[in-house]
Amino acid sequence: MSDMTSTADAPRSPGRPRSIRADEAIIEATLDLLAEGSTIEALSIEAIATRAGVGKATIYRRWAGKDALLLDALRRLKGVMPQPAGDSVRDDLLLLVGAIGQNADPRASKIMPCLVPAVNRSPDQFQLYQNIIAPRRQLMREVLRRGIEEGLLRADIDVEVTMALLTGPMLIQRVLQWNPDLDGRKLPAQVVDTVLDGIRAR
Amino acid sequence: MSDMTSTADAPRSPGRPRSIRADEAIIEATLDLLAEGSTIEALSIEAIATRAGVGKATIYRRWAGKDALLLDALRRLKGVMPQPAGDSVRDDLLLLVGAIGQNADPRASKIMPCLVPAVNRSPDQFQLYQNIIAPRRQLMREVLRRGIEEGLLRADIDVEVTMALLTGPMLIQRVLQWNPDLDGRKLPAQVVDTVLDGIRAR
DNA sequence: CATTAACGATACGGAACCGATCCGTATCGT
DNA sequence: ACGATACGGATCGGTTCCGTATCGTTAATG
Repeated sequence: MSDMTSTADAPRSPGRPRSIRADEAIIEATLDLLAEGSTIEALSIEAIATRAGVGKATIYRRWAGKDALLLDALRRLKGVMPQPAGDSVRDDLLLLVGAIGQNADPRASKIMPCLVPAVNRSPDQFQLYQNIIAPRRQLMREVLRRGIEEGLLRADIDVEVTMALLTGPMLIQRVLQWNPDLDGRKLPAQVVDTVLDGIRAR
Repeated sequence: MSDMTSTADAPRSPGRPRSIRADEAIIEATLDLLAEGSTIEALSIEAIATRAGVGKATIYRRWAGKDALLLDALRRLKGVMPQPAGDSVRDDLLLLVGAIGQNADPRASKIMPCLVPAVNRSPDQFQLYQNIIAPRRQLMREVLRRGIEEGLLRADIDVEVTMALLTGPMLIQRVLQWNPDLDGRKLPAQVVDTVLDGIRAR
């Protein structure tokens, strides 16, 4: 998996080279089908080939099977990580929280729910998931630590728990549509401000 | 679907009555298979029949198809709702938050992730999901409103957002294992107390 | 132009699951 | 004992998918 085309440089190539368009088409077809609601195991190589306008053999020539293909396709989905400005802790948190479940690729939000069961079943896919979200989590961790150093945030908070508090509501709402009454646009600010100030009267 | 055995009372019944054991076995087999990691559409009537020690015909005699069977099986899973004591708002929240993703049936937490994709795809199953969690949400809503009336909680908080704040972290942790470093046992208290007091220094 | 390999298309055997139907048996009310 | 019905088990034809094989075609190299 993911040796893919080339090892670059080399002057080699006897026969017809592999078409980059086919690579693209296969990956795109995979993501499209997932985004349209297919589950991972309902997803078939045949369907992908048809959708991509490609022979099945062309897929098997590149990947060992569905799993290897999926791995590559999902990697391609990742999207851009937001970059906190560093001026205001609240603004930075707002940026990171607002980005949760909103990737550059609009298909991502439709695909993520399909992965939940897989993540729980296969340690490999769990690790893949963790690898994808780890950098984002690290970003939020740094913002919170900075807030503590600056004295804006209490020094005794548990940073990991706080991250769960900021992330959880966004995820269940965007991935699970947990509460239809909530407004997805206003939610990031509401979450950040409520976590900052708490709900206890004083 | 769900006409099932009986309409109670009636003196009717010419032939051999349906075995309650078969009903039980079929439902149990369905839940077991789901809990073992089968996805909804990977789940087959044959597998269920085999696991239940039952002929396929026995299943088709009771339900129109897989969907109808699943609906009944999931209803059976619901489990017991916690009952807030009403003395302390914090204790009540702790009880409700601690119960999230922890049903009476230990299989529930393994099955829930499998439902996430289905919930997003089918309006019917989305409605089913909403119907299951609605009573629990109502319970938490009432505790929060009581807290406001008692003056313990600020009057200007958004109750729906607060519920998402309390529920989200528990769900992503228990369903998704979002952060392996978090301690599931301590989490409810940490979530409740952090939401109550906020993280801002003062 | 000859060579070489990837191309799209299609077919294959094998497997899994579906809904439907039929056994012969077991268990009810009458 | 009798009809009626449910039981577990088995089988059928149809569908879908997998992974491989084989077409004639196409595109680069030499």
